[in-house]
Amino acid sequence: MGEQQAEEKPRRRGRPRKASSVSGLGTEEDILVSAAKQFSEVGFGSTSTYAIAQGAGISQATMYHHFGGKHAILLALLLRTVEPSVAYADGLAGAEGTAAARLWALCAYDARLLASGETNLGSLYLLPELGDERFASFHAQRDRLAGVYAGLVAALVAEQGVAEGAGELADLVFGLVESVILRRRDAGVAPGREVTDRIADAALRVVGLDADAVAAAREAGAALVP
Amino acid sequence: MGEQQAEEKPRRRGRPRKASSVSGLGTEEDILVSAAKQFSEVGFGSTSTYAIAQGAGISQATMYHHFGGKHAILLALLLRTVEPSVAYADGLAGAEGTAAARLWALCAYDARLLASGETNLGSLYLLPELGDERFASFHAQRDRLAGVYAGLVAALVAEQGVAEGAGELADLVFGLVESVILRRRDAGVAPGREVTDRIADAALRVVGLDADAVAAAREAGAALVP
DNA sequence: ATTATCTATAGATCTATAGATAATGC
DNA sequence: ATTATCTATAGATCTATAGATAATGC
Repeated sequence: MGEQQAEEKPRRRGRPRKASSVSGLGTEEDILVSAAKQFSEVGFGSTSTYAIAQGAGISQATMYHHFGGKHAILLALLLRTVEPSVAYADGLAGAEGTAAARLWALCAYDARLLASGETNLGSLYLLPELGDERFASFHAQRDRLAGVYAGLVAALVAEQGVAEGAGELADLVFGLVESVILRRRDAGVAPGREVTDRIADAALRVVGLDADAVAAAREAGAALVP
Repeated sequence: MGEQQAEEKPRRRGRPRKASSVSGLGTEEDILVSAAKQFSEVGFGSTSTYAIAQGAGISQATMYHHFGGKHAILLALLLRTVEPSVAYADGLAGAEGTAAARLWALCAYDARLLASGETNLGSLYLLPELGDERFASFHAQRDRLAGVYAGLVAALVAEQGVAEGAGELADLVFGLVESVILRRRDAGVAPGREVTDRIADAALRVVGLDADAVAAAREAGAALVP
């Protein structure tokens, strides 16, 4: 029984909230959590700032102290969701291992990430409202991630001497990984690792590897996923 | 120069519209076309009944003469979009040919359908608002379609003696076909047949067929697609 | 003084209805 | 008489701001 740091009330600067933080991580996080849940469940346009605030346990006006508006909230969610994938992909691009193993690792990492967390954050990627120019910085990150996929698929195709175009195959692989988003939504539960890893297997089969080659890539690739 | 039936003004019952039909197929169709475009481009909740009416060339109130509200419009779009797939799938279930050929045909048919038409109607399937109970009849149709996929994959797995679970593989196949929706959105253009048919190829690879078996299934399956 | 929150509200937008209007059908 | 459209609008909702309030920091 040392210092009970976790129990200490964190006295903060401004006027106290009527209700304490829902997430326990502060108002900004409360807003993001509430918005993420509602954006993914009923959509961006169908979620009001009032409903976000209510879910966050604050008044509607307080939201504007932290974010410029609904768009700013969604952008923050998108960037923080894609960021780990981009960081991991960038690291993988220069890592050791065969192209097959690294591609397996990237697919498995992304699929696991999309399957993880309380809310289906990946479904934010599917919102039609993302066409708005205010989300351009998110799309830039997404394109960067897609570029790493394309590079790994190209390397793998070169290794294996596959006939099909690498760009075409990269799109199929990317789509297969993304499919975990819709599956999670339809199933209503987060897919387990047996599902996500099988998606990575399927991605390599699509690129043209046979069952033995897939098994080898999985073996080596799994060691690359944190 | 016989009867110019196409040129004839179709005199209709009620008060004439200020602007003539945009689609040339009547007001109801104008509403559906306008709504489909906007729902798929900016989302359901972000599209107002006023914007739909404006795109259809009618006053906002006129919309209510044809549909009970926005939900009724979206439901009509969903049902008319899924209907051809269900009809084709039902026909295929009892058709001739190997399971591999029929699965190839179903994947190719659906992928082509999702790639066809002026607007990306498949993207309506991705709207978070579909969780609303008012769309239950659409989900029932969708489940029926998924059931045919599952049946064909199960038959194929039995034929081939594949180790993996058929249900798991059916989900992967379904996801791969759906991926054409997001690809179309991202690319901004409708994918051509070379893309959609390669998706059908990839589906069979995922189920476990090798390149030769895929080629045979494509050969036989293509004949089954109208 | 600064900060984060609250209450209150103006103004915009959106949905859905009421009632008038202009055509065809009988 | 019936139908499809129009104009007008009530009432609901939604966004964003103004200004008051209640804490800490210096």
